[in-house]
Amino acid sequence: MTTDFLDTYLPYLLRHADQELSAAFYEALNDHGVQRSEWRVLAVLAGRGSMSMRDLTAIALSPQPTVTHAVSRLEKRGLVQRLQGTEDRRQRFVSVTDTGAALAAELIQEAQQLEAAALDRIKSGDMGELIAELRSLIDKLTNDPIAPPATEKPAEPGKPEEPTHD
Amino acid sequence: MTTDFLDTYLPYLLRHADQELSAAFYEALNDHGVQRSEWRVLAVLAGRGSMSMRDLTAIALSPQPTVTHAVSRLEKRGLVQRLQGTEDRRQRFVSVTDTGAALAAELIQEAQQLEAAALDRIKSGDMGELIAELRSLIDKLTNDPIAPPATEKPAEPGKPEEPTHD
DNA sequence: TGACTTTATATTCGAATGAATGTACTTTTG
DNA sequence: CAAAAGTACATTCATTCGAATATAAAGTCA
Repeated sequence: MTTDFLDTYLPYLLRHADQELSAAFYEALNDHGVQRSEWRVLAVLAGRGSMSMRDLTAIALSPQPTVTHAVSRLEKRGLVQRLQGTEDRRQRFVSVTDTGAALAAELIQEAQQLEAAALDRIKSGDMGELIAELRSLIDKLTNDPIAPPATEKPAEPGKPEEPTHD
Repeated sequence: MTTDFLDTYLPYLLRHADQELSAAFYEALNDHGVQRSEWRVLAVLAGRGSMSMRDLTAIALSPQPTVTHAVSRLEKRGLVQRLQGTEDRRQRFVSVTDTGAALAAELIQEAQQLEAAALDRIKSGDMGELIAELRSLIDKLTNDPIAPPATEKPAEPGKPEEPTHD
């Protein structure tokens, strides 16, 4: 039997693992009336202060219009707020409100519990290794824009990688 | 600095890695006028013979209506074909046409080239290890439906795991 | 300074998504 | 066997998505 394409195609395996791990949590999200795109926004904003749409988009790993929509909905629900930048007045700094922070904390806790439950249900203690490998992989992939080294000026603080569309 | 939630949240890392790895290929897909949902169908069908919507849905890791839509579009373009089952006449067996197989082969080759390029651009030789770990993780997650062991009857051949919605 | 260029975000709008439901067929049960 | 329950797939339709484009605010440079 020929080992077929998908069996060794890394993106497929990553997606598969993601879905298996996340399935339960996505149901929880439904119960909270929170969309996945919204969850991604909340999860990014939780803990950190306010951040520009640009950074938010990049870290949420979602297309910019999707993030704009999600933020608009969250704003209507009073879960996040937008503040116009003063330095650069094109920027909109988004942050969670108290209600939003509370919801985010709740969701994050659920996410962590479900993740932990799934992982120890399969008594895999070496997840740290997998995580480390993934992080290393991601790091190499993102900090290696084909054109090797380039002496980059520091620019703005906390500028994340470019947004990869969903 | 507190290590924040996302930094250790496995689903996030999996998504991140997936996106970094797939970004280039998704552009290639656009050039071919192929949707991601359609690509997933083609990638699954390639190599294998015909398979029921049920199995297709499960392996493509996509919701059933999404697969139905994708298959319909592919069928209109003459890339796949549907055959009604004879044993069980509710079933529809989907398979790629010659044209479809050709396109699939082309896309798969591109996918593999881009994957290889990305991976060796970062001179990571130990991907086999990561793949093995992911497979093991997926395997444990899927073959462990909370209720531990159950002596299951073989049922139909090649019956895959339940479809995890996107 | 004023014309470009670039960047940050919003908006538009055609298309895809997917929850809910429908339809057709099959299996089970009494 | 008939009724009930279950299963495979299709369809509907309200919503979301996201590519393309618009808008507005900096930068750049002559």
